[in-house]
Amino acid sequence: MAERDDEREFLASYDPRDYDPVAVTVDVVALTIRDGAVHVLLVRRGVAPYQGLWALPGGFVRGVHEAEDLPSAAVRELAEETGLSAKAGALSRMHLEQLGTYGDPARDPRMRVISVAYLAFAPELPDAAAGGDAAEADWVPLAALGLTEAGDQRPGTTRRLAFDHARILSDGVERARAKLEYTPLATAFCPAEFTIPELRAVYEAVWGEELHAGNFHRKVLSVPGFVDGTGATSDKTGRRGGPRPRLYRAGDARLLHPALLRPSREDDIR
Amino acid sequence: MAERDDEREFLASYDPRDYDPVAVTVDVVALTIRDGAVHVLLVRRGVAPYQGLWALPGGFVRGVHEAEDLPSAAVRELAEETGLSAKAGALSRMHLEQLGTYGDPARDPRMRVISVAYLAFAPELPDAAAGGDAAEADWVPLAALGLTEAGDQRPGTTRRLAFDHARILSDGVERARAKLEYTPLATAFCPAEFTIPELRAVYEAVWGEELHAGNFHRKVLSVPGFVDGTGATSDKTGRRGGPRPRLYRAGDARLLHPALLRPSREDDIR
DNA sequence: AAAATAGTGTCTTTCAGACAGTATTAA
DNA sequence: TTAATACTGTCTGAAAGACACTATTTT
Repeated sequence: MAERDDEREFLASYDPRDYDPVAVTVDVVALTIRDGAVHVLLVRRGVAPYQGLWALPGGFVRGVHEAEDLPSAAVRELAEETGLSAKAGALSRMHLEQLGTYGDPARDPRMRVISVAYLAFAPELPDAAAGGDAAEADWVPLAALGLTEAGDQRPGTTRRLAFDHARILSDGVERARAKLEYTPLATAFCPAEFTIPELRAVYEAVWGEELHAGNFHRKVLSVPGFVDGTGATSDKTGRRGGPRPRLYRAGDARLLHPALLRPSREDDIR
Repeated sequence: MAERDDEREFLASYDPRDYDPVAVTVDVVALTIRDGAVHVLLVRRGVAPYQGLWALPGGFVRGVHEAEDLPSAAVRELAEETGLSAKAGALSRMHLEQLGTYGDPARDPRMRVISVAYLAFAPELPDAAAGGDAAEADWVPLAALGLTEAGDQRPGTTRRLAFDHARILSDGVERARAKLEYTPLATAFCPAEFTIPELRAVYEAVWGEELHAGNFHRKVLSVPGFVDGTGATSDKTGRRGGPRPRLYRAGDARLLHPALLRPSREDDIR
């Protein structure tokens, strides 16, 4: 079998075990909204390198022996390091998508590590508990990390991030900002039933801009499939009064048409 | 040094050489426009597995010994397998971005292989020449591959694609379609100087739809920074007559505002 | 002469944003 | 009673799409 020989030769020359050891990890940028501010799930590293610094939850992909695909690895790491999946419902309503892959040769001082980053949007969840290699796990407000537009951290920021996680987190936040424009993913930050002012709070937190309440309301209702009315009314009201808002559920649209564009992005254009 | 011991212990327990061998490859979806149709650069595999089938140009990332980052690996593979970079200018005007990472445990029959896919937009280039592991390299019209919306190939298609490359290619084409809406990347398919009808041909080829010539013309000129006039006029005219169109260069915009939205995407919305 | 094409003018519809106004609730 | 809030009405300007028209070129 000549073909068989070819294959054996190929394997011999390219098997990464002998040739080029590369490790693959999965890291997760899990975002949620708390108290009107974007928070990210971070763990404090219990082992070197960067021991004691904060990092995105993540870890090595299980390769040959118990082959798992990448999204499964992301969910597993999220569960292991933060104890979130214990209640099965917590992670089930969550949105998960691939963010990108980071492979700079110098990104990990130990060896060549390539990290596949995932982005998760979650509704408000109970506090996280540490597990796995994490000494601590917590939802941290984005503002406390001093991220710059360039994807690193401002000098003087106390909570330093390990590896290139500041860059990954920056990319994740920017992806979230863009996705709110043309997809209904803002609803992934909300509980199953939510009000339009709650939805607006999601947009305002992620975009960091105040939106006109009246125009936002009319716009959301005018986009087909964005939200479906439940007929019910919330029992709560705004913090300082006002009528009780109506309750909605996420609709069946996968794209918003027309989109909800961010105001004032002159800087981004050039 | 206790920290040093920690690190050594960590290395011992996680070194992928002993633990979980995962190989990392880079594959490139290189698109161009020829004769008004989208073409993709493919190579015919000279070795098993899938010997004789067509595949995206790509190969293993050089890991430890000559550490290269992922975009460099993509350019290297493109050059090696197709001989395109010989003339240095050919690949320099090209746009290259990361598309996504594909890590299904069953995607490669030999071992666990995780592939980082890149997407390239190129102006019309000379024919490609095979090299490396490729028996043949060619620009293939997208229509000849019978891609379905689900990301595989229609039965009866003669040119079968290896691995999950039909899925990767589908994702790349869909990304290209979306990017033409809100970025000026259509100009990456054009030579340094181009006419607005040429630019329209790019949109029509990628979107697979005819556009209204007059409205397209006015729209392109009204978006700030999309194109800059050169003052010159093309020496060619339309295939069956008409005045000579003016020449433009790509402008400095990174985003189109307002965007050039595709007509009629009712199907995509739900 | 006929047909195709480049480019411009104009009209209609849609939509975003500004502003105003009413009803409902907490402080 | 005051202030904040949910929601609706109305106006204006921007922009997309349809259509028409002129000028230029090939066949």
